Amino acid sequence: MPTMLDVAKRAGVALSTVSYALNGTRPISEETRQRIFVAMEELGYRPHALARGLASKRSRIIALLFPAPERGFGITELEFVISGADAARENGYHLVLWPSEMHDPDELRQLTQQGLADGVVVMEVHLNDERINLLREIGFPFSMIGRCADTTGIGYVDIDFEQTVQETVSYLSGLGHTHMAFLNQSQSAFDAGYGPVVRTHTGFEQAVQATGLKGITRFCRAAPRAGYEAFNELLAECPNLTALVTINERTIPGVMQAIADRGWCIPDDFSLVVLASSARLAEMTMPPLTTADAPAAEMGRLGAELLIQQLEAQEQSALQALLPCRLVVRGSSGPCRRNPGTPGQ
Amino acid sequence: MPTMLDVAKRAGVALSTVSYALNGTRPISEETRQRIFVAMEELGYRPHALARGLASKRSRIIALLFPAPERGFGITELEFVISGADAARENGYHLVLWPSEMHDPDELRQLTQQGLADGVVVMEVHLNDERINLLREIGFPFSMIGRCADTTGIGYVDIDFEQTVQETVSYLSGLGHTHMAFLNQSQSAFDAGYGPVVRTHTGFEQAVQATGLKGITRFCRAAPRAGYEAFNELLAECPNLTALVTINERTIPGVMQAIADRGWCIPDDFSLVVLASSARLAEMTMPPLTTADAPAAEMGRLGAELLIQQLEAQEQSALQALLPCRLVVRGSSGPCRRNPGTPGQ
DNA sequence: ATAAAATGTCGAAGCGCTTCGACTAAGCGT
DNA sequence: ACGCTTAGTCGAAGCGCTTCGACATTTTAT
Repeated sequence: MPTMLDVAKRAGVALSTVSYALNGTRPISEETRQRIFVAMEELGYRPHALARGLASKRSRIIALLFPAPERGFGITELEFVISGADAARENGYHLVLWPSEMHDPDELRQLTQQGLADGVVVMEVHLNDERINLLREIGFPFSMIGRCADTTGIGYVDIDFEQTVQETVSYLSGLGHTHMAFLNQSQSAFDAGYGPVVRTHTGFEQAVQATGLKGITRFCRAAPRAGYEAFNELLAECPNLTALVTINERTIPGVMQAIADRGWCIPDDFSLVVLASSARLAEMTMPPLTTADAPAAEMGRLGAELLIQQLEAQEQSALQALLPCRLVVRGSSGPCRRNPGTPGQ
Repeated sequence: MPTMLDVAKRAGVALSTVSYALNGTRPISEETRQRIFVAMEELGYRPHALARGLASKRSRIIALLFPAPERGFGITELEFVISGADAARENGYHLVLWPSEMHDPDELRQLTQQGLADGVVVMEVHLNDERINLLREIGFPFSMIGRCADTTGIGYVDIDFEQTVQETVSYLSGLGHTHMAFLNQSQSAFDAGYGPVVRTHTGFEQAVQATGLKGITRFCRAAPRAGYEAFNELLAECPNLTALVTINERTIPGVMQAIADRGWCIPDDFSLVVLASSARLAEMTMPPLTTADAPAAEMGRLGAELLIQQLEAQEQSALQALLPCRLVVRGSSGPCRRNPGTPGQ
């Protein structure tokens, strides 16, 4: 591997001149620049990332903090990773993965102290998140995919859950549904203050209240069987239910089974909308699911870009972005033709 | 951030002694070692990853080459990434993501020349893969998830497709199925020599031939609609079909729809088995799918470990692992009770 | 006892780069 | 013509670590 010194010799200049030409740190005459670039080309020179990082104190590496969430990973998470890595590369950065326990800030501290990453993108942020507290405290640059309670001065991208739920409720209401349920993720995720769970919960309650609809909510484990039971309990509580909104995609098969067991058809007798899901999953069922698609790629990209911006800007910018999900109507929702309140068989 | 020199001063030893104590590169008396570690503890010292990498010429970073596959990513790919990163960390390495175009070896060359990664784990390997050829040529350490045609001297993990298909065919045959179809991924993936597609194709043909069964195969785009059409065409060609094996999970909803449209029930009238899929997806349909689950986590882990082993061993080891999928019988397969050859309505 | 091997430590020379200070040669207003 | 800024370049001092050679002090083998 040729080094900068090799390039300098071949171009007949000082080593530092090559550095200036490469980074544009100081003015270089056009003629010298040409000679230097020709020399680089001829030698097949590539700057050494580690050496550059050590000398400049900027590794141009960002980390993605990747905890294993209780509900298991889905395609959305994959998209965060891929688009985040893409965005990093396009900006001349590398993306390293830091899989880590949800609430072990000490592990995170060690990682930040290694000097490997210039900053970190935090995934799966809770309203009160130890990791965020730590990063703030030690002044390590970061951005969030998701957001905590107090976001002053922090860059983040998150789904606009309130807006998404609102839009979904309006959509169903517009179809004539007056009694609807919201099937959330687990109670423990809510208690832990996991943003999406908390925000969709309160968002739903506000949305139905504002529209004068009847709405009931429920928490549920992420499993088909749990969905089956939850659905039946919801219907026992409110027999007039004609639509269900959920952010718990893994319960879907159970819910659909429960609907089928009552002899009902989707969407004629009952409507189903899944929040923050992906087209990929939506197309795995019959009928395909109406979903509010999470802008996952956009979020991964922005998460990385926000951080990089912050690293390169001298002034503290800390951009914040709230993205709505896109409602995609597929086969699982429509006007309800069933006589509301018809009991299951 | 304290440096090694700070530790050395506080422990009253030379800087190099601290290094030896840390790495065990040379013998250090127990007493000195204690003093040094105490000093480290007190100062909260963490070795600087970049400096260490520059000096030792080993960055302890491995890269995961992550091309965007034509069929789109699934949960399996996510598991490769996560378990790969986990394995890396457990071995004291970092994992960077290199998303890259499938067949642009030049981009790969540049990345390897940056000196950032000690080696690379290559995903989505084709039988004749430009990237593998390049890596071999420039002598850059790597391992594969998947495998190319000539694997001499290269470490890899791959699914044992032949065995998996064989086992699946035996399973169906044992249920009494005598006429079965194999629905592959796209023709273009086959033509491009994509391992899983080629190996399952030939594996299926061998398996049915060896067992004396009737088997037909077909390529198909990764979309429900394409699956719908493909299924009908398969049945037109061979009306006695009672089972279908596929490695194209995205066609499943279409296939199931086509079966339902004939008035048939799964699994009573027709059996379905999906190869190299995940439990996660299998549980999204009704009935849940019988699958041969890909050992994705295992593969990601081994991919990383194989590479690391190779980096640390002085002798060229190049371990190779062929893992079978685990057949998980769920609701989409069983003995066929339909009178074979019953035409659809 | 005595040479040879191992043990324990130090200082210094890098790894390949960035960046600071210094220096030269123009270009500028007055 | 005069100092003064600006453009363009160089040399050297690090960044925080590993590793080599040297040396002193044991321990072991003979």
